[in-house]
Amino acid sequence: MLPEKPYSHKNDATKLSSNDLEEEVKSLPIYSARKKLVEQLRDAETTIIIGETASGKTTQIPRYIFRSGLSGNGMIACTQPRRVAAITIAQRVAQEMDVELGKQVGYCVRFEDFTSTQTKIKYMTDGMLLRESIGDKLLSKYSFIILDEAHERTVHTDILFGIVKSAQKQRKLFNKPKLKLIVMSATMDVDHFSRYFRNAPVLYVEGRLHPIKIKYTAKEQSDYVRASLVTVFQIHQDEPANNDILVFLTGQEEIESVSQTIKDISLSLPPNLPKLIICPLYASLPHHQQLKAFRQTPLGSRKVVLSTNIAETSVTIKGIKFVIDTGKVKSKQFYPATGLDVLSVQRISQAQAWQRAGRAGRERPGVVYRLYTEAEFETLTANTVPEIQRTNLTNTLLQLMAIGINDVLNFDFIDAPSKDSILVAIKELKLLRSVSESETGKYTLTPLGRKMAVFPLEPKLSKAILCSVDYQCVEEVLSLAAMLSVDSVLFTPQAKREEALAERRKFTASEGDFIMLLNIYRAFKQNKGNKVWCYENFINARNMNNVLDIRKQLRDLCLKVNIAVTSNHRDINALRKCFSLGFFMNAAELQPDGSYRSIDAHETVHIHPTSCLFKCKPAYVVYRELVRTSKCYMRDLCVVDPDWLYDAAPEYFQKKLKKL
DNA sequence: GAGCACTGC
Repeated sequence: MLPEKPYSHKNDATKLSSNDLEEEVKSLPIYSARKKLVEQLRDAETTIIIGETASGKTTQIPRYIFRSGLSGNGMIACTQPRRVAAITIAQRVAQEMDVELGKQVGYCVRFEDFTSTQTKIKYMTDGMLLRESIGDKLLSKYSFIILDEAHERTVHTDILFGIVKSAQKQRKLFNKPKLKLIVMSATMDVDHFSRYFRNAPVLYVEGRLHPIKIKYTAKEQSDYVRASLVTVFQIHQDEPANNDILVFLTGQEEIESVSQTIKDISLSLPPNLPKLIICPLYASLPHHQQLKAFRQTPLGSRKVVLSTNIAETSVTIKGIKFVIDTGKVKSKQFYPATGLDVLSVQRISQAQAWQRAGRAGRERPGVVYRLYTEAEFETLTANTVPEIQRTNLTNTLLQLMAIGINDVLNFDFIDAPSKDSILVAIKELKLLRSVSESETGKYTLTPLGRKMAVFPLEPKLSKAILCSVDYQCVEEVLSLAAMLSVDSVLFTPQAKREEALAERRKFTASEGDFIMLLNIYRAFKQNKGNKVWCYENFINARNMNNVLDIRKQLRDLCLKVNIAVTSNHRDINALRKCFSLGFFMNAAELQPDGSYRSIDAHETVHIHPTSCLFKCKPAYVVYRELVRTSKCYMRDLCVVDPDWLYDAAPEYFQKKLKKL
């Protein structure tokens, strides 16, 4: 596979002469095996291909299939978990085949469809293919589907396993053209995939990874942050310059603190040591600061990249010789019993440890320092728990039912989520009146649910949009739904914290964070999306532009399902009522002692200190989400009238209030 | 008075 180029855009693919490209393609390990590969793909309905990094499988296999005529009149889809990967790989393959991007080779990701009627090889996100299956669950356009990076086990890929398997069967049953499937994965989980696909044959493709030396600690480490600091300086003193280090840490705060400590200590190092260049790397770091980690290290210096899991799969940094693996990761887990998301630091799996190790040997032999003992490594779980078993399934089940799979409890999951988790999601969909249950216990999508599934949003937000039709404030609800769909638009740099908070005050609303976000959207529009305005008001311009894209998509979808896009600029209550109808099950009530109690689970909850209502005590609120850290916090609030809640679901509140 | 990892439609 090609090294990802995470931050390049569609026009700056490196220009290589066609001779150079030809040579490069022929030197790929997969090239010599191509004839045999095609023969094997011809015979099998489903094939599992295991290939290490840099084997060329992602770029070359679709070409081999196309050239050999195996794909016939159908298209070849190749899915990726990430947008940038789909885009950059398509660019590369178009260049290699010397065709214009968007003609024979194209890509399709949200907001960008770079394909045409001529497209034969289509790189796309897994979520995009899943969305296509809503319209056509037999995936009739395609003769080959390649599910790449299958070991990452995203919810989308996991669901696609079942959808494609069923499409293969259905097509056979109805005498339609065959659908061939290729599952491409790194080394783990091979037998698991093969068994799920009726003992599909497994092919191995050699990679080009250099040898990696693994070092364990002799003793267990109680403080992995400290251990990582010690290791950085040990390497720094013993190894020549320009041998860069990548350290895996868990989060922003940890990274900033380690960064500061390294800077402090390096002041007192002997002057003959190479200069240290410290590069923090995490997703919420502003773009231009992230770029520092990708710059080539000047001769005689050493780069130390302090990264979250973003460097495990999403981005690749060149020139890394040493990896320091703390063995920890911050991850989010959904607990169906409480309906709570908990974000916490956990131990990684062995598969993740190998993935991290692989980041050291991309250009030359590397070394990994595992900050745990070999015995500890043996106790790590072999594979990461698939996302589908860690997440709230409400949206996923709505999508499944929109595809036409009503018996969600018996869907052919490769690894099924718990029954509790499925039942909790169904209960929520029933409360939103998007799913109905017959007397015999069969679930069906209601007409409302069918419309909700059209929107790429969490069902509570889709519900608010559909309710806004009755209140004639569709435009306003779309704006807020888009604002709630992106990473925070608020930018609070540590150094100018007070100033940022002061600027923000002009947007705050007594009705809560939802209305504050609407105020920001309106001010942004009034200032025509001016970048300087964003900067002066501590608003993240990139995320605001994302809001505009999403809002346009949502508006187009409204028109598609015949929703009249009405507007009611003045009546903020109408807007709040719509969100009450979507979020009524996220309601909390003020208690006499000043705390809040969630109406659904009767838990004591608190207003998050970042909320603009932090110092207020409204009687009733709905919240966007509940997160457990040191306490149970409600984030993103909207003040509501209890009558609105009651009207949203009278039976539900009758039951809940009886219990109080 | 807290402190959010990472994707995707």
